[in-house]
Amino acid sequence: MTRARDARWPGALGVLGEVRRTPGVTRAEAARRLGLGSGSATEITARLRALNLLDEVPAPVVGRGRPTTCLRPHPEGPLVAVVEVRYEGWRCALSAIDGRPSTVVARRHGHRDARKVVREIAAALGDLRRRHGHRLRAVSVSVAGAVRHGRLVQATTIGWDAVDLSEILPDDSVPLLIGNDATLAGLAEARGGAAVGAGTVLHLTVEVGLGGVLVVGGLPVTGASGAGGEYGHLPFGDRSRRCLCGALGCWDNEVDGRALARHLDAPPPDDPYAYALEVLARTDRDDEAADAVRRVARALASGIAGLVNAHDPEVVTLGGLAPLIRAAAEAEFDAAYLDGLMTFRRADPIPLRPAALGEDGALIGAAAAGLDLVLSETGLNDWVAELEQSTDRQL
Amino acid sequence: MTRARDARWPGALGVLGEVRRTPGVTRAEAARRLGLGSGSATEITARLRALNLLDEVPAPVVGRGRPTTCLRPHPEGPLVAVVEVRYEGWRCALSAIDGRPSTVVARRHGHRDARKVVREIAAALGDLRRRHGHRLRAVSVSVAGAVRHGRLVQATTIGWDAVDLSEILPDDSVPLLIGNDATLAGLAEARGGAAVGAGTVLHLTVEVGLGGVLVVGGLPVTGASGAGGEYGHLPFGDRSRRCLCGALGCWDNEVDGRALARHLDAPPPDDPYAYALEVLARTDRDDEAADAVRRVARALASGIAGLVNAHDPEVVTLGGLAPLIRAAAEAEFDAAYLDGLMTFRRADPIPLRPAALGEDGALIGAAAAGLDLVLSETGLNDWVAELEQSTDRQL
DNA sequence: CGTATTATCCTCGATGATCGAGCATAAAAG
DNA sequence: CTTTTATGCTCGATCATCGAGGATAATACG
Repeated sequence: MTRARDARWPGALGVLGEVRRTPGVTRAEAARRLGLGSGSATEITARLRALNLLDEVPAPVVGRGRPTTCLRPHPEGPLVAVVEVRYEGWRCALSAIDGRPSTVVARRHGHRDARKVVREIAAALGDLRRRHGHRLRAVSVSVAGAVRHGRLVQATTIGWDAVDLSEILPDDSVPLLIGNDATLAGLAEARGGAAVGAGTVLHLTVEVGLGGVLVVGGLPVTGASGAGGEYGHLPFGDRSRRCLCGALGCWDNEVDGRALARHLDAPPPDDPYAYALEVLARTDRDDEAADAVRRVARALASGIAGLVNAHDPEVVTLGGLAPLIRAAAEAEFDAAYLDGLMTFRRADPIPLRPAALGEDGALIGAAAAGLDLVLSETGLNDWVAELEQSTDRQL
Repeated sequence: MTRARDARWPGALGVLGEVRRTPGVTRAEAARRLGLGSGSATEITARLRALNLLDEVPAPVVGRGRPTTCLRPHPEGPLVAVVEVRYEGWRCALSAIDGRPSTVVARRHGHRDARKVVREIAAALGDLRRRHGHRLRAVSVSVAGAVRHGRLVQATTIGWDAVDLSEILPDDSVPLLIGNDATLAGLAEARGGAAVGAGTVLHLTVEVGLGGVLVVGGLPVTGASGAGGEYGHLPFGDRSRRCLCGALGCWDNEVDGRALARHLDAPPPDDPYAYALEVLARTDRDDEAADAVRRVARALASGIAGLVNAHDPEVVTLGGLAPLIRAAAEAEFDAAYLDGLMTFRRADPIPLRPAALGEDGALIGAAAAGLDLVLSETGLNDWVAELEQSTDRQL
């Protein structure tokens, strides 16, 4: 039975892609978008159904004509476990091939002991593996820190040093992906959020520091080792200030709660995100707060303008505190943005849009990254091989 | 004969790609790299030969075994005209599908009257079209200025305003590509220069101002309208200085001959490139010049470090004055580079390499961009259609 | 000089995916 | 109940690739 080894996936990848892009597409619509004949559509969907990859249910009737079916993830189909590690806690979710993660476990942590958190997550993932067996095809982790070669190398936000997150899985029988939270959120915005359809998307998010990613053609530009998108460590800021990351003049330090605290002559806040929210909330009655927010807004907007000059995105999506900062000091923000643009861009400036997926962006992006792997040629070959083994076992 | 319309190019694109990557590859070697069987190789090369796309000549014998053939551009194969418009003049070259342009015309211009230059280039291209007829499949132009939607929108370096370069061709029977010179040089370095083999390459070049591009997987990240790569207009510089581009604090103004002149309290030079060369040449006997170069080196290196943080390239290639500035102030340059890197990057910093293609980078890159079009599925379909028409005419 | 070795090329039948024509089917519209 | 419309299914034709087997053209060696 070497057939499966050689299996190629012409057409099938396209159909699965349509299901991901538009969960619940009808078979007819998917075929139309892919330019497939009805014959090919029949064959492809039949094969995918036989492989437990797709399920077809009668579509709601809309007009006359023979009713078609809706394509959905198969109830016994592959799953991706997604984990989000944040400042204040972590959560774990499961996603079928439609890329819609549903939360399974969420827990707060004291963010002191990285090893303890790793053990907790490992337990949750072990549970999922026991429950879903071979259906669990990948684990995709979003983490608030710099990631390199699948390892967390710097997480000043959480207060962790380099942590080897590969220990959340006992072995490498399931592929493990580690991604930066801002990168994954940007991926999600580009694929199915505020920037759907745009070819080049710049996503920037301010939480503690600033992160982001450039997404080109639906793929994040993550660089050679996966550490791309650390826009917060561009030297847009004060060159005499050393960042926690080790570099000088990082933008990171000019746009978040720590910057607000400095402008207000307050001590560095314990939780800069909460602090920023608090300052933002009182700008209408506190002139000093409003002034600090204006300074931060200018620093943020002029940097964004520079990145627009450099990258020429079709749209910029803003996550985390960024839309709030803009809203709180819109005039200063927009003026600084325009002032930082090259002249030829001023007539029709690139739109800055608030992120559409909010808190779930990173989780959805992690699911997308995991599914990219599972629904690739090799991923599907593995799935088929596993499927044949398990049917062999049953015979 | 609708066959040609439907022609797909499985395998053939791969073989043509190998010929581009390694001009003069043997057929056996190409098949090996592509994982093709000898049967497929025979069929594909035979088809490409019949279509005037490839020529096969006996390969020099190396050992025993049946001798193979070398794959080369067909003598009647498709051509790309490449044009480079620079500060001091322009030149025009022709490239076969091996992507090695050979110069045809070169002329200096007073860079005053853009329309006159456009007419001169149009004449040269008209000449090429008359001589080569349908073999000329694309015109690819490299220009020292910001390009958007195939138009030159800002060329402060040359001293031109927005110029519609589409007038260098009388009609649109041949596709016209316009690209920024630094972008194209970076493309060339990534494909066949100092960064061959690297997946993510950052190319930066200093001439008058600074340009560059990020090349990912052999494709330049040029953004939504083609204006990507204007790294010179990131606000790494003095926020109180307005750049000619219209933005504030551009890096552009800190790294070239104009910056050197400022540091030396000299008036803005007419030809900042020549001025920079002159200053660089006298650093060994002129302390003030050496000091100015050190300041520029620091500004350049710290910006590069920021971009390395943000993009995580595998290698950075430096063109134009950049390697000279680095060489003239190596200690300051390297210290500033390291100081601008995030801590985890310091142990094994991304290498900065001088560009390998020198003056010809942009021209070679333009040829590459043109060939990407010509050797695409649609480009080859067009070629076949044209070929059939001309044989029909002869019958 | 002739044979062995080596590496490649060519031929040919098998495989598998797609396509399109023709027919079957399932709904609404009349 | 028939017509209209949209879709699904079947089946043969086409085409690229693959792999096995044999042919070919060079060197190496006796």
